[in-house]
Amino acid sequence: MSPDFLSGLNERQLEAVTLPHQPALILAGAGSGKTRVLTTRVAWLIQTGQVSPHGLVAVTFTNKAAKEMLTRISAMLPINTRGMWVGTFHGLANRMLRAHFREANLPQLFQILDSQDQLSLVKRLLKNLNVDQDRFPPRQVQWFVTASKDEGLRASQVETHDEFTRRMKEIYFEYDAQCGREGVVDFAELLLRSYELLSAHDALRSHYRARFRHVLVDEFQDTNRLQYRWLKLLAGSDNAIFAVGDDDQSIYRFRGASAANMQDLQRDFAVERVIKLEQNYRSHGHILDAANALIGHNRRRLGKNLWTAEAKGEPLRVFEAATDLEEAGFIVEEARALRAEGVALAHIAVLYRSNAQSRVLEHALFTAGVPYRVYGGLRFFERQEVKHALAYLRLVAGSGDDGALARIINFPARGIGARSLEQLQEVAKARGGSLWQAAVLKAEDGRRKTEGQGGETDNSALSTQHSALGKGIPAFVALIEQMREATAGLSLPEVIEHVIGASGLKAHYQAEREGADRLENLAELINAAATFVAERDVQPAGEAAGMDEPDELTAFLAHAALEAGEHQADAGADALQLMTAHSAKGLEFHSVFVSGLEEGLFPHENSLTEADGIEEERRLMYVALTRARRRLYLSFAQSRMLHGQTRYGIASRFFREIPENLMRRINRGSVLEVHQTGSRQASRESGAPSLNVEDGMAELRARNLKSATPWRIGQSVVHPTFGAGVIVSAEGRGTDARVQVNFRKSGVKWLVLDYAKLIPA
DNA sequence: ACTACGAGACTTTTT
DNA sequence: GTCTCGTAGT
Repeated sequence: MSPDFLSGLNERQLEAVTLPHQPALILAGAGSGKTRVLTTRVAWLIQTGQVSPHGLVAVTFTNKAAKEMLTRISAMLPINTRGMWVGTFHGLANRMLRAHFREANLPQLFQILDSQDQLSLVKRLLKNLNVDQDRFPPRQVQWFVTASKDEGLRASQVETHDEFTRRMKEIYFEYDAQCGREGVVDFAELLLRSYELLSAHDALRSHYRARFRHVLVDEFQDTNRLQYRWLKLLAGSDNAIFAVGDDDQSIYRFRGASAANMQDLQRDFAVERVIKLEQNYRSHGHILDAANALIGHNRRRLGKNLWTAEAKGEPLRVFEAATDLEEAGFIVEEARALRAEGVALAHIAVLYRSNAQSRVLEHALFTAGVPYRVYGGLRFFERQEVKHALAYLRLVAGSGDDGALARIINFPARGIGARSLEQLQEVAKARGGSLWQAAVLKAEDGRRKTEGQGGETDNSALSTQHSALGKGIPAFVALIEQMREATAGLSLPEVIEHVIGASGLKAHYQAEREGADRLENLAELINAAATFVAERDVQPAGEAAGMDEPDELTAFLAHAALEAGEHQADAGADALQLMTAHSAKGLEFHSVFVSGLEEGLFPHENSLTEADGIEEERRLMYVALTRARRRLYLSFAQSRMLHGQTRYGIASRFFREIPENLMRRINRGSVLEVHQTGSRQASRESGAPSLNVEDGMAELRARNLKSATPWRIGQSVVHPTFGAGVIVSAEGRGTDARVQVNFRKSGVKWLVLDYAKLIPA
């Protein structure tokens, strides 16, 4: 008896879906039906009665993936998915900590800091500790804390070998102490805290282990060390861990992801057999062949070769532009042509290595009147007006969150300046409490004075300048307290509406010239709350009901922190999709442009000095290539405006890693075409319109360095201190002229020609 | 308390 | 080139 949702699975997929209760690693190539396998396995486990809906946990990396999973499960099974433990690592950790806040040593109303909040906490802390922010930049401190936590390390466990790290470690320690005082938790802390919770409380650990017979993980190659340990703790040795991932698509090493977790999983859980999903249902053959050839240049792989039953399709189209402007122009023209052929713009993506590259493209698209959508940038819950409203809500909820107070104590302006805030900070520091508590003290202080004496005296720093008649800190405290009273018993959307009005945010943005969008976003916040409440009510929490379910406001605040919301609202319109190669992971398009394929850009120059850096860049390129279903463009520009300067680049090495016969060089303007075809035919009589990279590079070299300098890209040189090397790129002119040299011994360096004593070799 | 100007950065990103 | 951040000036 096989449920009909199993039909249509290929042999490997079926094997993975119906695997018995045992640890498993599924190596799922791009477009091989990974999500389908994961969700179908969940459905199968439930349908066949092997597990109840709440007897398994499925972990994903993003909210989007979690939602997708729930949607698909609902489509296959007529069950209430609300009580199921399907979510992101952070979402599930949050759930666990809410349920056991006492054992986790957290206040019931603990707030979650997003990265912005975390950074501002770090800044406040450094100021308080009188730390030199030049020697210890807040960003670096934040990075240090997060990286340590991602490794599962508390401050006390961080190893130090130098003075700098010792100081960092101290700051980390103070940071955690501050979080404790405020009752706030950053993203990494959610995980670390729930890991420690499970680790320290045997009863809890046994409870969850007994409950979750199956632990399923998506995008396993993206897990960091802490997440892996968390999974191990949850799965124990008796439960079946089912990890799906693709080592070739591991592109987040820079934020702590460790593809080595895949090897460790096999060892730690004694995985007997790894199932490989290698049939690709997405792309035409040539595209896959190119991707396979490219990724074949990586040495450290688990090994996997994608194949497809589809036709070979057309070759990859390669375009060489003189400038980034020309490249953008080409992309615009091709996108229009594609649309004319009936391909929706929404099914076409332009990918690039770094966000800065979108500008030229946007300009060209805007001028041409082609609708487009850029991914990345501000998310809904990260907008300042939304953050302000949420800060009021946090205080109304009764949180000791200093960041929230600091953010809005004088917004809209109510005459509480830096001085007043400093004084509050001193009080808070002296008493070891939150800013809010300090504010309440000041307010009471002021109230007592005015009541007792009927007038004001000048000895209390705070109650003086702004008298008790509704000004200063007492007025602020009164405002928040009034909000609490006024909103008691209201529904969540009503609470938010009241707070937006009573706080003065609404009036402030109404008075502002450019405030219309912000007002709209505030209205949208009320909508978001209404939706949130409705979704909670439609599906009562099932077996989880009656447990320590957080109240609506607390739950909504956590939701706002954990799910930053969409990048942009107008997702429905037919628009060309612009995004980085990173954010394209998991998506697919009819046609894909991979742009800016130049040495130093893609692969990025910073990656060349990192161990394994080039392999990660190659995986990123692999991800980019495998997004395309039918048509794939690869383009690069000889010169590009970057950081306000024109840089000259050469074709990315990745061109050389894709077999020539899979690529076809195309050009736009006929003038250019004649010129280039002519020059190529002059040098060699190749009738086939295939791209010869060596040829292209020779051409580039010639054009790049038509100036009188003796330096050529590709030329071998010798430097008195760095030794022998090869020029890889050049930029600037005259006294500004610099060349980038890849030295055999000392790596890649930029040298100013006027100073560096370079000798041609 | 608000505006203006200058300095410095600037790969990739989710939670 | 363009954005953010911090300080100085009004």
